[in-house]
Amino acid sequence: MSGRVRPGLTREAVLAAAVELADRDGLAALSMRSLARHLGVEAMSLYHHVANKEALLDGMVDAVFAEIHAPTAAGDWRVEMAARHHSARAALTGHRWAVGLMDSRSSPGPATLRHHDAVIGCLRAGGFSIAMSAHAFAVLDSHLYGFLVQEVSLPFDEGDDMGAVAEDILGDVPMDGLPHLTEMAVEHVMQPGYAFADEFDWGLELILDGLERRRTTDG
Amino acid sequence: MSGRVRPGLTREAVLAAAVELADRDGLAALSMRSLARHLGVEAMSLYHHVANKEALLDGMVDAVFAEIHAPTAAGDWRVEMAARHHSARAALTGHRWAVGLMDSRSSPGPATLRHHDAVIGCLRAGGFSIAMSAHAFAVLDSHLYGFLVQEVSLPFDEGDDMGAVAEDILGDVPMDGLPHLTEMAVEHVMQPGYAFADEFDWGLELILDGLERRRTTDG
DNA sequence: TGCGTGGACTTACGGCGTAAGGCTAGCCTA
DNA sequence: TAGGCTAGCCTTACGCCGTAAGTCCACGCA
Repeated sequence: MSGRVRPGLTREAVLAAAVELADRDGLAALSMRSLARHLGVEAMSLYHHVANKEALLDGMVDAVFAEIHAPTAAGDWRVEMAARHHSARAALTGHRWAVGLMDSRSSPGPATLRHHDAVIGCLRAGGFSIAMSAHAFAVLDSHLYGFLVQEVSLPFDEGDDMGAVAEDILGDVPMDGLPHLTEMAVEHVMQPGYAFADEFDWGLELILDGLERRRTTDG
Repeated sequence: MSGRVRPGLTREAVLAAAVELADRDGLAALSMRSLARHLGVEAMSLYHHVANKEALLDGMVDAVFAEIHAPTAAGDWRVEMAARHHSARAALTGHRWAVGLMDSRSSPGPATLRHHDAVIGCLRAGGFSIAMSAHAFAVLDSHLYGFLVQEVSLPFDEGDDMGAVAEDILGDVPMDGLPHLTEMAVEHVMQPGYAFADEFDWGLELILDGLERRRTTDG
């Protein structure tokens, strides 16, 4: 491991290049061939560093997890969980492809496991029982992933005008017979100042409040 | 439309066959060629009924949405939202491939739109303001999708013993330095009686409680 | 000096989505 | 009833994909 001879590729270099390529051109454009081209190498050479494409994707997801702030057991659980939520959102909107990869991946990498361990550790330190920590973990992660699944599939970037986007999506849709959707779009979502992103914090606060309330009960 | 001549294919038949095939063999096994084979037809014939594979997938997702119970404005909002949550979980665990398709799909089909309209309508009828309905909608959907993303990627079926599954996942992982994860696995998740599925209702109740509490405020 | 080995390359296979175009059965018009 | 139109299928072909199998070479060590 220490006396590496020919510089060549490493697993880390391959993963980093794959993440870079997926960020730039989208996951669909990431093939073993395109990745190899990006690295100035032939496709089959990659198989010396990753077992196959699945393993490559596993590694990429784990690399993203490594970017997420791991909660500290020393900190206030509520503050730490909120920080984790925001950090995860930052990481996953920076690597949009990762959200779609999180399902379909059933073998978590080391960074993923360390992260989850830290989350549970913080909750335990915050006074949650084991059972309560499991509840909290599940509901927080569900909200996190679910929000990101929705946000990432919204076809626009942070700064965009929500009204224009809504018109884009709904423009060629017949809105007859969809009174409530129409009302919400016209009178709320398409109004200046509305940002779907704000729903992230609203939902997070609701959940944290609920957890606070249940923290020391046993259900 | 009425005087159809050669029986042949229809868009509906194509979509139904695609759903059936994906249910049976998984989404990865669904190609235009395999679908055509399943229908006793050549691959290119499908393009008379579906624009391309993306459109096929869009249609499949919409077909799944059509299976989900649409809330009634007449019913109690809390009961209706819970019913929708459970119905959606049933539909999406019956068509596991659909969960992974929900992101990446940015053009909702008619059934999807009708469903969302019904959700908002029920909330409005339950006394939620427009802004509050948007909040409720976002947090409920986030929880729903996020939970399902996690549940679907768990490699086991409903009846399975959670302990065995956890061992499967974590068996070949070094648990050194992951004390909290280990504790939770050993003392809680792997105990008989624990079911991740139960976290669905726990989280749902937490969210519904929070919404109830905020229903008539204006934040 | 010679050899083993690790890390690259080459070739090849079967499958993919789909562009382009061909064939024919049945209907509509004259 | 004859003729042509068209919808709905099929055929062919292209350039991708992931990867199994095998080759080749430079280096570090004996």
